[in-house]
Amino acid sequence: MTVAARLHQDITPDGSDYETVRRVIEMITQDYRSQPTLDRLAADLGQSPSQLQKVFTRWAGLSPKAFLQAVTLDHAKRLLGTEGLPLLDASFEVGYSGPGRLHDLFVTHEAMSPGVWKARGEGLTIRYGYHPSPFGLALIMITDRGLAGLAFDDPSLGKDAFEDMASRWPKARYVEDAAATAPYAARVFDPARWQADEPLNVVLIGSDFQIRVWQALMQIPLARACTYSDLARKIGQPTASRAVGAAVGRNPISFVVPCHRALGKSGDLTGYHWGLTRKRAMLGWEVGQGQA
DNA sequence: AGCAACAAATATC
DNA sequence: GATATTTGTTGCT
Repeated sequence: MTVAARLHQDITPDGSDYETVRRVIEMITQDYRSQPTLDRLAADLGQSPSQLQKVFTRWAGLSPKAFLQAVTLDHAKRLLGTEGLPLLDASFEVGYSGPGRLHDLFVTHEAMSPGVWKARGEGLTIRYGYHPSPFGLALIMITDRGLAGLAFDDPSLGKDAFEDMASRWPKARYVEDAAATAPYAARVFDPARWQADEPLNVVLIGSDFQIRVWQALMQIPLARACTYSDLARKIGQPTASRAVGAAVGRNPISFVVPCHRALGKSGDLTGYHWGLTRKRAMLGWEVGQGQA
C-alpha cells in the first residue's frame, strides 16, 4: 500500500482512529507504571485485541507496545536523570531503536511585519477550512502568502478551534474556502511529501519575540525534543525561558511549528494548548514515522 | 496582571 | 532517603 493510500485510511473523516488512539494514550499515561497489556487495553475499550492492534499500527506505524514506550519517555527521561538529552537519545537508553533519517517537513517561513500583528490582522483576508488529520479534525487558515494557522477541533477540550484562532487576529476577514486549504492539509500530514524541492510556505504573524521563538522551534528535527531553556539559550536570551514558554504556547500553526517538541527541563510534558494527550500523540506518531 | 518555566528550599512520606 | 509542594525570580505580552 502506498503511503498516500495509507494516510487516506488514517484520516477517516469521522476521526475514529484518533479517538481510539486518544483513549488508549490516556489509559496508558494514566498508569504507565503498570504497563497495561494489549489485551487489557482492548478489553477496556470493548474491542478485540487484534482489531485494536490493527487500528493502532495503521495510525502510528508502531505497535501499541512500542508506542507505549515512546510516550513513556518523559518518565524514562526522569528515571535516567539525563540533562538536556534529546528525546530519542533517552528512548535509546530504554531499549528503543534510534531515529530514522527522515527529513522533517520542509518549510520556508516569512514573518509578517509587526504592523500587521499590531493591527490585529486588519486588512488581512484569511481563508479557512476543516480537514481530517491523524490528530483529529484540523482547522487550517491561509493567507495569500501561505499557511498562517493550524488548530485542532476537540470537543473534549471545550474550546472552539475557530474562536481560538480568530481571536488572535480579530480584525481579519474570514472566508470559508475548504478547496483552497485542502492541499495544505494533504501536504502537512503526509510525511511522504515532506521534501525540500517543494517547500511549504508558512507565514508567521506575531510579535518579534514570538517569531524568533517559533523559528527556533522549527529547527528541531522530527521526533526530537528540547527544553524551554534550550530554546531560550538558542535565541540568545538564556534567562527568558518563561517568556519562551508563553510564546511557544501562543504558536498559531501547531504541528508545523512543532510546539509539541518543547518539554520541561525534567522531561515532563508540561502543557499543551490543544490538550496534553494530543501532544503525546504527536510525539509518539513522529517516532513511528521515524521508524517507517 | 498573567503565563505551556526554573531552581532552590521546605515539607512530606 | 527519595518525592511533593511552595516560594522567589524571571522576561515578555
